[in-house]
Amino acid sequence: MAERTEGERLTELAKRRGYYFGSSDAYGGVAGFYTYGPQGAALKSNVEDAWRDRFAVQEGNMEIDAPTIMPEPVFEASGHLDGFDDMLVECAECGESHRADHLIEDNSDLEDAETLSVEEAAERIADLGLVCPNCGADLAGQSVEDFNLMFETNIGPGSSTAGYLRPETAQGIFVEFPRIKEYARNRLPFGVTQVGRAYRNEISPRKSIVRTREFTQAELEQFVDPERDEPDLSSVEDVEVLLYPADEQQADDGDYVETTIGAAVEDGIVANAWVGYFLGVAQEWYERIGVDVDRFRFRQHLPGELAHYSSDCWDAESEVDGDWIEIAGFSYRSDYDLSKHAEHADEDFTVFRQYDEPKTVERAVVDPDMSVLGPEFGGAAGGVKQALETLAERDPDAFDADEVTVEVDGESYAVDTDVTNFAVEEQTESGEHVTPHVVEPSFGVDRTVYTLLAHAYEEDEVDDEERTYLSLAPAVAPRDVGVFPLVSNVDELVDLAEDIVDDLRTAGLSVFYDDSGSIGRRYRRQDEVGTPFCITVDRDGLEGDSETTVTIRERDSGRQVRVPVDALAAELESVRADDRTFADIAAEYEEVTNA
RNA sequence: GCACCGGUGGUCUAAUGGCAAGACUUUGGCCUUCCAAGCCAAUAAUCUGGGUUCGAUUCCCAGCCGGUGCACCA
Repeated sequence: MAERTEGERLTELAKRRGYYFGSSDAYGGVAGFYTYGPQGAALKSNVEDAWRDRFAVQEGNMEIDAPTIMPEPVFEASGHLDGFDDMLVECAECGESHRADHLIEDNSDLEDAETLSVEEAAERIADLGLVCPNCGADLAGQSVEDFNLMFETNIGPGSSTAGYLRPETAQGIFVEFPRIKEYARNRLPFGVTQVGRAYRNEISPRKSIVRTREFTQAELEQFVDPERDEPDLSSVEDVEVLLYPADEQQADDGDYVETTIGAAVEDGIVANAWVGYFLGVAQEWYERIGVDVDRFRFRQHLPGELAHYSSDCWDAESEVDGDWIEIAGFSYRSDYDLSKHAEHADEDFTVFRQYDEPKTVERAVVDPDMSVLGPEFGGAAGGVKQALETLAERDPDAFDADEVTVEVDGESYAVDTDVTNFAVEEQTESGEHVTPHVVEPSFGVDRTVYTLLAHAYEEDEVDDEERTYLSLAPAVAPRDVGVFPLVSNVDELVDLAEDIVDDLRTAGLSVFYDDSGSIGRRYRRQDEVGTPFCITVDRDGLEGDSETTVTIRERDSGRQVRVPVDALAAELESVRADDRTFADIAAEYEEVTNA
C-alpha cells in the first residue's frame, strides 16, 4: 500500500466508488476522455455551482452559454488556427522535436515557412541539408508532422463550412461581445462568465483527468476601461496568499512570498490590481471548497511563458504527488482579444464612453465633389475620396496648397484643392469609443475536482483498522448525508429512517439510504465516498417522553451528537452552506459517547 | 509522437502451452450489535487482432489502453 502513489490510490478509488473512469472502455477505451460516475458528476456539478455563485452571482456578472463548435473565421481571428498549425519534425537520433517552420526560416531566406505544406517543408529540410539542433544528426528524410491541437469538423452537409471545437470557452464570450455589451448597457466594467466544455487534441494526455482532450472550463472575462476602472480591493486586501513571483523562480535560492493581496498589489508584486483582486477571490473560494491551502500557491508566469499580449499572468497551482498542477490562470490580456475580432469581424467591439463634459474639437474634413472626381478618375474615384479623408485627418496642412496628391494602389492622383471642399469644422464630441481591456480568470474544473479528491484523500486507523475516507467539504460533497436504521429488522426504526430520507430530500439534500450489513460497514462505505454526515436511527431516540432524536455522525472525527428529528434538515443545510460547522452543532446538542 | 514497463471478475492479486485461484466488494438469505472481521449462497475475469501450435490467457508480432521518462501543453 505504501508504495502506491497518491495518484494511483486515487485513481483506484475513483474507479471503484464512481468518481471517474476512462471512457468507452467497452470498446477498448480512448485516451484523453473520461466519464464522471455518479459521485464525480455530483461533485463536479457542485464545484461548478460553487464557482457560479462566487464568480457570477456574487460579482454581479452575467453568464452565457455559447456553442462548443464555431466556424473557422472565429479561430482565424483568435489566432488559434495559426497558433495550432505548427509543423514538427522529429530527430531520429535523439528523439527531439523541432518546429520545422522555424528551422527552415532560420536557415534560409524564407520568411513564411509556416505556409508550406508538410511535404514541401520536408523537401526544404532535405534540400537545405538541415541537421538536428540538439544532436547534429541529419534531418533529411524525416517526415514533418502537422500539429493542430484543435478538433476540426464540418458544419452541415458536404464540407463547405469548416468548423472547430473550441479549444477554450473564452472565444464564445469575445465573439458575442457586440451583443453582450448591450445587455451590460454599454457600461464598463462588467464581467461575463461561461462554464462549459473545451477540446484540445492533445498529443499525449496524461495523469488521469488532469490532462484530457475534452475538459470543462469555468472562465470569467472581466471587461474594464483601462484608464478609469479600478477594482474594489477592500473585500480581499487582507486575504493571505502564497506567491511565487517570477524573479524568485529564477533566483538560485528563490522562495515563496507570504503576503496579503493588499500588500502584494501595493508592492507591485502583482502588477495589475484586477489580477490581484481575482487572486484574492480565488484564494478564498478554493479554501471554501476544500483545497488544502498548504498545498496551494500562485505562481507568476516567467517572461518566456507569457503570451505576447499579456503583461502579467499568475497561475493557481495545487500540489499532488509532489507535482504542481495548474488549476487556474489569471491573465491580463489587454485589448488583444477584442481588437483581433474587431479586425476580422464586421461588428463594433468597442464601448462608447461619454466624457464628463462634451468637448468641442476642431476637425479637418473633406467633402469631395464626386461629380468631378468620378469622370476624372473613373473606378479609382472612391479610393481617392477615402485617401483624401484620411489625409485630412492626418495632415490638414497639405490642403493649403492649390493641389493635393494622394496615392491609391500605388498610383498617384492630383486633385484640385477646391474640388475637395476642405474645411476645418467645429464638432461637439460627447465621448469616445474604447476597446475594453480584459482580465481573465480561467479555471480548469476537472483539475479542481482532481485536486479536491487528492487533498481530501485520507487514511487513518480506527480500532487498529485502516480506514480510507474523503474529507470533502460539505459544500461540494456528492452526497450530503447517509441515513441508516441501526438494525433493519425493527419496523419502527426502518419506518422513521425512511421518513427522514423523504423529509431531507424534500429539503433539497442529497441522501443515501442504507440498511444492509453492520452499522460500521455502512459508515465506512460513506466515509470512502466522502459523505460528510451519517444519521442513525436507534431505539434510544424513540424512548422516553421527549421528542424523537437520532444521531448525526461526522465523517472525519467519528463524533456523534443526538439531534431532534425536526432539526435535521435545517442543521445539515446550514453546514452545507458554511453557515455553521459540526462543532457548532456538537456544542448545541448532547454528544453521544458510547461508540 | 518516441522509449521502457505493464494489461486476469467491480477492486487488488495469484497461477498456467491442456477445467483460471483467492481476498475484498457487490447481490440474496440468516443474524441484530453504533464504527468494514458472524453464517449460508450467488454473480462475476485472462484488452483487441493476427501468427506459431492438436490446443494460446500464457510464446511471437501489431494495435489499443495505462504508468514512467522525453517531447508537447499556442
